[in-house]
Amino acid sequence: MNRKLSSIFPLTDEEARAIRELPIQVVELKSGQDIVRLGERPYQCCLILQGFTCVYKLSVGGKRQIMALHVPGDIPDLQSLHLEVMDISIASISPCAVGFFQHEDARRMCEHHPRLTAAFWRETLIDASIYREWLLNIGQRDAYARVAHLLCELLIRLRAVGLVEDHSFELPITQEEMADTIGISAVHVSRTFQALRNAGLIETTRTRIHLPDWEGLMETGEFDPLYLHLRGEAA
Amino acid sequence: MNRKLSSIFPLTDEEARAIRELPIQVVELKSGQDIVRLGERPYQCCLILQGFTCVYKLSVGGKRQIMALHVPGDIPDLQSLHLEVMDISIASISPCAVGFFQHEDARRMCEHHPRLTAAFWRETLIDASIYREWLLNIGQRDAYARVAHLLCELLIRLRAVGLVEDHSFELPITQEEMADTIGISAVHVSRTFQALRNAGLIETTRTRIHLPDWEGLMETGEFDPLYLHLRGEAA
DNA sequence: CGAAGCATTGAATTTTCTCAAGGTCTGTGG
DNA sequence: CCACAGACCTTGAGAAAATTCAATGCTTCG
Repeated sequence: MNRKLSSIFPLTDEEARAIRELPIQVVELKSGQDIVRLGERPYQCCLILQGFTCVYKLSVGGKRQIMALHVPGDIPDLQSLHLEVMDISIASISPCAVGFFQHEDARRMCEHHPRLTAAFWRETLIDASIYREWLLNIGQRDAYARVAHLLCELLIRLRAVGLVEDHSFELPITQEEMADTIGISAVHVSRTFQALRNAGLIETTRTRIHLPDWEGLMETGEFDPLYLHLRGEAA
Repeated sequence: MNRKLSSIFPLTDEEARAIRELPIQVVELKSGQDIVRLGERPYQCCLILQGFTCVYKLSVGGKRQIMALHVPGDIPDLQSLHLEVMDISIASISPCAVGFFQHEDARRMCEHHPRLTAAFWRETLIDASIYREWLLNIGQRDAYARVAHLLCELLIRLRAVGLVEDHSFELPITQEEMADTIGISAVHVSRTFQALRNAGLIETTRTRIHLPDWEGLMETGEFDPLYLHLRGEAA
C-alpha cells in the first residue's frame, strides 16, 4: 500500500509508519470469487496484495459490465468508507492475496493523520478519473482503439507498482472479461486482438502481453496518461 | 449547497453555518461557455446555483464524450481540491449561475469541521458511483434503454433539489448533447425519442420532459436509484 | 488422455452510423 | 408585426461496425 500511495502522494515517515501499523487480515482467493457484493454493508476495505480484481455490475438482462480493474496496491472498495451500501460487486479475476482492514481502524488513522485522509480521498478521485476516461473510451472510440487504450493504461499502472519488464506484463484476463470491460463482444475482442497483432502493436501469450511498439499503441489508443495523476515520471 | 449536501449527508446547525459563511463569488454564464478546461490548475471550485453544466472530454478525432451532467447544488469540479491538474473540461449547457469558492477557504473549513470533509468526500464518491452506472449504461444497454435510464436518473436527481413537478422537469439539452452523453449519434437520439414517445414513455416539448409512465420507464431503463446513494425516500 | 475452458474463424443479422435533404421552431432586425 | 437566418430536429437510404450463432481448434490441468 505504501508503494502505491507514495506513487500518487508523498508520505512522511510517520505517516508511512501509521499505515504499516494498520491491522490487516490477509486472505488468499482463487480466481473468480466475489470479495464483496452489491447491496452489502461492509465494515472493512480490501487492499490487493497480489493478483487482479474487477469491479462489476450486471444489467437486468444478465450482461456484465466491468467498471474497473484493480492491481496490487489498489483498494477497490475504498468508497465503502463513506458509502454504506455497496453499489457494485468486486471479484477476483486471478488468484489473489488481499488484505482486509477495518473501517474503524482506517477512520481512526485518518483522524490522527489528516494528510492520510487527503491521500485516501485523492486515491478515490483518481479512481473516478479513470472511470471518466473509460466513459470516453467506451462511448467514443471503436473497438480497435478501445483495446489499445486499455492495454496502455494497464502498462502504466502496472509499471507504477513494478510489475512491468521491457513493455511486457502478466495479464491473467480472458477475452470474455476484456469484452465486458470495454463494452464489446468476446468474439470481437478476438478479432481485434488479431488486428492489433497483425499491425505489430501487441504480442500475446496466454497470460502475458508484450507491447513492442509503445509509441504506435499510444497513438492508436489515443492514450495520454494525464488522467492517472501519477506524480513524477509518467509516460 | 446546503440543500443538496443535506440530501446526502445530515448536517448539524454549526456545520450548516460554516458552509453558509464560505465566501462565494457568484458569476452568471451564457450557455456553452467553458468554466474550466483540461490541463488547467484551478485554485477554486464551482457550485452550480442555477442551470445545467456538463463534464466533457474530446477524443483525438474530435468526438466529445460528456461524462457527467450537473444540476443546481452540484459541485462539478470538487475533485480539483485534491487533483492539481484538471483531467476534464466543464461547460455550461444552459444559462447558468455558479458560485466560486476558493480551495484555501474550503480546506480551512474542512479542518475545522472534519465531518464536512467526510461530506465532501462522500459527494465525490457519489459522482464516481454515477460514472460507474453510466459505464454500465453505455457499455451494455442499447440506445433505447440508455435514454430511458438517463431520463430516470435526471428525474430523481432534479427532484432531490426541488426541480420536478408531476414527473416533469426542464431539460435544456440538445439531442446532440444527449447523444454525446450516452455514446450514440444525434440522429439516433432523435429516432430513439420517437420510439419512446410512441411507447407512451415520454412526452417532450422543446425544453421540458414529462414522464407519464414512470414505472414503465424505470423498467425500460433498468433503473434502480441505489447508486445515487440518496438518504431518505428515493424512488 | 480426455474434458473443460478458452480462442478463433466464418456467415448471416442487427444495431447504429453517416450522409443528405427537408421541416420546424425561435429570436432578431427591418 | 413579419420575414428570415440559424439552430435544431426529423426522416430516409445506404454503409459500416459489431453482434450472434455455430463450428472448430488449441491449451491446460486433473
